[in-house]
Amino acid sequence: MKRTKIKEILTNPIINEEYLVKGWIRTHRNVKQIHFIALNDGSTVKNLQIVIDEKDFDSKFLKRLTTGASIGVRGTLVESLGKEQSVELKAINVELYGECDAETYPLQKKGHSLEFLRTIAHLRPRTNTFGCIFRIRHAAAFAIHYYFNQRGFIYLHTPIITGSDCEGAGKMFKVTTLDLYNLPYTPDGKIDFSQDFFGRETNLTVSGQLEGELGALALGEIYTFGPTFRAENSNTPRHLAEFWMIEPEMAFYDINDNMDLAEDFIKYIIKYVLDNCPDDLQFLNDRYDNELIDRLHWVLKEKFARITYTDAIEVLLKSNENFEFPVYWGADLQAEHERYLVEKYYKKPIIITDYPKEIKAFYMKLNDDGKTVRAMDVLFPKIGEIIGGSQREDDYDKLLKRVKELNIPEKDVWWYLETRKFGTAPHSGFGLGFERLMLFLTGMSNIRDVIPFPRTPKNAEF
RNA sequence: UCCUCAGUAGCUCAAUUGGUUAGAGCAUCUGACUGUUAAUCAGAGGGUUCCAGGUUCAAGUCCUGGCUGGGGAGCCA
Repeated sequence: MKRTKIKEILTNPIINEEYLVKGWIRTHRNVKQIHFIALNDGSTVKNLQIVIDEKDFDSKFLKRLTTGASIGVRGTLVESLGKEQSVELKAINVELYGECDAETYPLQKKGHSLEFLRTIAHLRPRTNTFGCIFRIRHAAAFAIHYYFNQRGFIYLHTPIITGSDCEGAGKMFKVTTLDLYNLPYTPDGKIDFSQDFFGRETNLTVSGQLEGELGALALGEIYTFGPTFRAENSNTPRHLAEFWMIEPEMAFYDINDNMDLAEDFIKYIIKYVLDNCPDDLQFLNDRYDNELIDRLHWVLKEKFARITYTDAIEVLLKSNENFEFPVYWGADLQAEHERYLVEKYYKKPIIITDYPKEIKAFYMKLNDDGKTVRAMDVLFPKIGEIIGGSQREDDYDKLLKRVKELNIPEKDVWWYLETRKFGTAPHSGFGLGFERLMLFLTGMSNIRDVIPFPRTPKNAEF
């Protein structure tokens, strides 16, 4: 007999139909002769209630059906006598695939703290909370591919291992096959990377953007969606050493086209999750963040405010707020400043553009004023910067000048510079931190809870 | 990396000014209960008080160092 997923049964129940379901026991309770099992198979946050009449089964066997055990149940779907569910499966036959020792199984029926669940990341997907989160994560990832595919973007696979360390986005993890206990050295005492696997120093990527631009300047519109790595010693609820980033890059887009895309894109993902994960969102809304669903709807209908950095500084200076960090033109915006702008002043997502060139990356297009660059940061309530992007510098001479000013070795970026030499074109792009988006979509407050296996300083278990 | 708070049973927490044999709820186990809903009721078992030193007649409690975790900040996405 073919197995049916619980989600399908609950979506389209056929009374008196015989079904085979397979999953894990969430709870098992009995009143005298009748046993009730809440079965979950991961297809939905909802459980299917299995009803077992003890007289049809061996009572010793039923004792082995403990919380966490994996079973298959063949039975008849009937209307439930209980109030909490409309249908239930009356068991005809139960197969026990994997027992679960109740004495040592760390998950109990009652709730656990998120901190504790992080220490058992191998088991936490079995909880309602993490089931919801990872289903939403999947839906969001699927929506991202769907969105770009519909619009003719090419999914470009940029390298994980990179020879360039000039992206300037953070400290990098080294990749090597050299024997660390017996390193080869050059005559002048440096490590001899010519003997390494790639014959040069290599690292894990901190961004696929530079390679993404190469794709955009050939294929038109591309996006990347893959893991990125930052070896920063960041210990916050918003940072990971390994995280997933989405980086679209578009030829012939200026900064305004870029902003339009960013806003449309992020709203699409939110809408997709609202439409496709109502049960999961409702669970998280009830359990963790009562304003989650309202907030998602609210962002959908708000037009993001678009302001320049210079305007933002003026707003902050006029604010009469007592900021810890001083506000002046040229200063980078601190978390407290961003929070004031988003949550108190504009009260909606904002896009800040045209930052001073000194506080932004070398590849951003210089404005005519010679002082600011066509950068754009999208700031969200609760989570801060969710997107960073810019129109890219497409003028060879200006880009080369910036490279030299910042002492970036030309030998490392020659290939990047060449795109501006051979048929350069205006183009733009941005990067979206997938887990930051997940924080917003799920209402979770710690980024370690929206990725299955978080990598953070001093933590690479599992 | 900086600031700050914390670490006691499987989990969540309590333990007076440093003072007897470190407690409770949940979980687990045993039993009861003829339809339960994180069932309920009764009983039982369960502790290297994060680690290493130190002060003291006496340390879960005070001191020093370390480790781990939470919150805030920086770096950023």
